[in-house]
Amino acid sequence: MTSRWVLHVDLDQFIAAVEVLRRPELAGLPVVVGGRGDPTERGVVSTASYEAREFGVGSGMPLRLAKKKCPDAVFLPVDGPAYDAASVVVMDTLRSLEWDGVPVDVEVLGWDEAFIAAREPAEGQAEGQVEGRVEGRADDPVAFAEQIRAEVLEATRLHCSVGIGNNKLQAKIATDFGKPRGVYTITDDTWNALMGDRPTRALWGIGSQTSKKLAALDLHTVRDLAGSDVRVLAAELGPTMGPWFHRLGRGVDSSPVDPTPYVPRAHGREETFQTDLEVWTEVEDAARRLTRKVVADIDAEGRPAARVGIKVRFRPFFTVTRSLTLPAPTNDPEVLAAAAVELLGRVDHDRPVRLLGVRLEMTAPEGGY
DNA sequence: TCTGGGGTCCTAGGACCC
DNA sequence: TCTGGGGTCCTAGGACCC
Repeated sequence: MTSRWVLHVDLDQFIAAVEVLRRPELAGLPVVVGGRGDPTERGVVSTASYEAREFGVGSGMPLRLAKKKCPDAVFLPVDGPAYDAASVVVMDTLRSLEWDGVPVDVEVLGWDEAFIAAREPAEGQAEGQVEGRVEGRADDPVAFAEQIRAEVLEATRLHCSVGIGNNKLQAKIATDFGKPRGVYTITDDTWNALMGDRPTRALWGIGSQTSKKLAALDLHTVRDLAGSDVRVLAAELGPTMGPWFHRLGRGVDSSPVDPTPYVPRAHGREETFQTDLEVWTEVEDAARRLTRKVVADIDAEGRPAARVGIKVRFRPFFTVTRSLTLPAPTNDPEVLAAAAVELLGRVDHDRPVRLLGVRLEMTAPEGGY
C-alpha cells in the first residue's frame, strides 16, 4: 500500500507580485493593494508585499491604518481582471504537468491556490499499468514540488510555495510552513509533532468564533481537540460540524482532489459607501443599480435567478439580511430590482446605511452541481 | 483606524403537509 | 383530550475562507 500524496500550491504575495510584474520599478518597495488604491478612503488591504509586511501591514487591515503604519508604501487599486488573467496562466500550467508520466488532477481554490494529485487510474485500468504508475509516482513528492515551483516561475515569473501531505488538510497547512518560495511536508506520521502544540485556530476551517467555543470546552490546542470526545463536540457544535472539527484535530481528511470546473451557485454585488446614505430613495436607487450589475453576472452564466437576497449594514456596524424565493425563476432586471426594493421595505428605514448588497441565487445547472 | 467584496456551507425555527 | 412525529421548504443569521 502506497501513501497517497496531495500537494498544495500557493502563490507568494500573489496580488502584489502581479502588480510588481507590470511595474518593475516597484520591486523591493512596500506595496499595498486594496480598495480603490486611495488610503484616505474606506477599504481594506487585499495583499501587502513582504516589504510592507515588515511595517506591520497585513491583509484585512483598513487602508487608513496601513497608511499610518507605512506612510511611504505605494498604494494600488484592486484590479480583478489582471489577477484573473494571471491566475488562468498559473492553473493551466499546473494542469499541463505530469508526475512521473502520470497526468494530474488540479482543484482550484480562488485566484492563487490549488491542490494537485496524481490522477487515479480509471475504473477497469489494466492491473499491471496501475501497479507501474503507483510505483512510479509515490517516491518523491518533494522533487515534484520543486518541479512545480520551477515551471510556474518559468511560465509566469511568479514564485510559489508548495505543501505536501497525505491529504488536502495536511498539504494546505504545510504550505504555510514552507512560505515563501519553499516546500514543506506534513504527513500522518508527523502531524502530532508539528501541529499538536499549535492553537486550534491554526486549523483550516477553525476561525476565531469556533476556537472560542472550543476554549470554553477547555480545548485549546490541536492535541486537545484530537483527544476530545467526539460526542461532546457533536452535542456542542452540531452533528456535522462537531465530528468534522474532531477530524481536523487529528489531521484526517478523506476528501478527494476534485478537478471538476467550479460552477457558481450565486452571484452578488455589495458596496460600502464612502459616506453613509441617509436618504432612503438613494438606498433604493443603489439597490436597483447593484441588481443590474448582478443580472449581468448571472446572464454570463446563462441561468436565471430563483432567489433574491439583500444585505444592509447600518451605522455604526450591524448587518441584517432579507431574502425571498421568486414565484418563478427569472433574469428580468425589472422584476429582480423590484424584488430587491421590496426586501428593502422589510428593514429599518431610519438609520444611516453603510453598506448595501444584492445577491441572486441561480437555479441549479442542468445535471446538478 | 473603525471594520472590503466575493463566495460557500451549516443551523435553527416556523410553516405546512401527511 | 392534554396536544404524534417525520419530512421538506423557507428564511435569517452565523461562521469561515480567499
